[in-house]
Amino acid sequence: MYITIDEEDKRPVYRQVADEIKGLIASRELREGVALPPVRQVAADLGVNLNTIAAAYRELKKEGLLIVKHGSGAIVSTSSAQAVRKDADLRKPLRAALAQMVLAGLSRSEVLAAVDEEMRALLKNHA
Amino acid sequence: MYITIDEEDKRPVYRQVADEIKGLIASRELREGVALPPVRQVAADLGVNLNTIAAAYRELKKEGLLIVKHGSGAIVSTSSAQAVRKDADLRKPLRAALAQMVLAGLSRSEVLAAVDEEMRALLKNHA
Amino acid sequence: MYITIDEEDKRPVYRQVADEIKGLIASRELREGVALPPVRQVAADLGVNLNTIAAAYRELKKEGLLIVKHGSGAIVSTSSAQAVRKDADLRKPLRAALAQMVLAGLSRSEVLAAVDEEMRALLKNHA
Amino acid sequence: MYITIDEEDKRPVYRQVADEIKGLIASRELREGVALPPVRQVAADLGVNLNTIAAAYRELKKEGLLIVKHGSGAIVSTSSAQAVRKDADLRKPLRAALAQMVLAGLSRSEVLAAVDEEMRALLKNHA
DNA sequence: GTGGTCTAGACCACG
DNA sequence: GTGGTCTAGACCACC
Repeated sequence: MYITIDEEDKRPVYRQVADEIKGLIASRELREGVALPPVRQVAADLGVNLNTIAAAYRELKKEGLLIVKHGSGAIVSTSSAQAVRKDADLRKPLRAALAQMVLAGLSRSEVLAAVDEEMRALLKNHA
Repeated sequence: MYITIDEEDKRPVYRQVADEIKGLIASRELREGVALPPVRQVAADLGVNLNTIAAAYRELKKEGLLIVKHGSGAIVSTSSAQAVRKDADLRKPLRAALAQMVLAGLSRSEVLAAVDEEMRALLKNHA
Repeated sequence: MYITIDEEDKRPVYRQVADEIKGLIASRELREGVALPPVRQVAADLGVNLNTIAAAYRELKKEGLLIVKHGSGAIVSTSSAQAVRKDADLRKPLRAALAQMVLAGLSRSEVLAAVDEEMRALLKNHA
Repeated sequence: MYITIDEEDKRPVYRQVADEIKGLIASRELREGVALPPVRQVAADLGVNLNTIAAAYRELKKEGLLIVKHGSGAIVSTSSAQAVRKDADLRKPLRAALAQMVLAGLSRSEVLAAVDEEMRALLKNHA
């Protein structure tokens, strides 16, 4: 499981980790039922505190993406797709991301091209 | 100037306000040279402390979107477009937003429809 | 008397004006005894409030560079040179300016070249 | 970390602190990767409010000189040098500082000696 | 323990 | 009347 931490990134480390795992699940590089590596191993790999990774897993569990089985690790929830959020929650980050790009001077077609590219990456493992 | 604060939102209030104003500038509801309402008025309208809004304005000033003239208010910078370019990766927030939607179970076409809708809203005031 | 105001500049307008006049005196483009243009005219030329220019003149008077004769305008003080400041006051801005350049990656010789260039401009009207 | 606040100085306290730290970084008394003292400690040492120092750190973070890791302190950015380049004109503060010295009656050689002395102090820790 | 945010309210600087 | 700064003190988020 390839994850990287960006020191310059403003988000807290645990969110970065959670978001990256979320991305891996969305793109099906991590499929339903698959076991995630132990918290301690990920922590060691990334050189961060154990608590930080534990917080990331806890976050994903709260969002319904992970099933954490005490004593035997965490697996990707079989119902991860249903971990649906309210439409508003989905729209706000989308709007902010698009507004940022428009402000940066990107044209409509440039933005759409970027969206298309990202969607391809996300969906390349989907049926 | 219509702005709302969402208590559920995890971003700090001053960031929410800054981001909303950024959105208004991107969609040209606030155009270059236009004066923003006084800090104190916005604070009163939203029911938050003066300092919180002052922090939002300072943020936008630092990002080059606002020109604040001490004693005579703040106006939208004439170079607001270029200002954002130096801001880090435009892709990261986009990717995160799209991943979230895919995870929520939205199909490719549903996502694209949402993107299209938001882009229309953003660009409706553009030449 | 050529003065320009930079809207992007962080300094208050009255300080920008005062500093520019100070530079003109230092470089002897404005010589001792010479009359400065009326506050109203400068204000009109620059398109700023009369009080702003008045504040700039007041500032320069306080620093001993100008002699303001009530009802008959202001002239450059004959003892403008003696309007000396404490050494510390002179060093702090110098140190800050140099530190900024060093941080920006300029080499020692590049910094010295810049200093030399600026000194030439300042001293070109000196005996 | 030796920092002093000058009540006579017209700059706000948080700017003074930020500028002093900037100077320490430029002169490599604070090197890349080094941890800065906690906000609360600096505040206590200088006898000012916590928020004032927090503002200084936030300033330096925005300028790219500091990497602040929430919960585990702030360190000097590894790319602190490039960070400053984008900051506005390097010449304006230099010109103002030199003009001030010339006005004070310092001769060309006296000014150059002062510059030389400051440059030595700044560069004494450089390779 | 660390930094971050927010409030309430005072006072200053600018135009 | 505008924005800016600072204090005092509470509470939250992160590691």
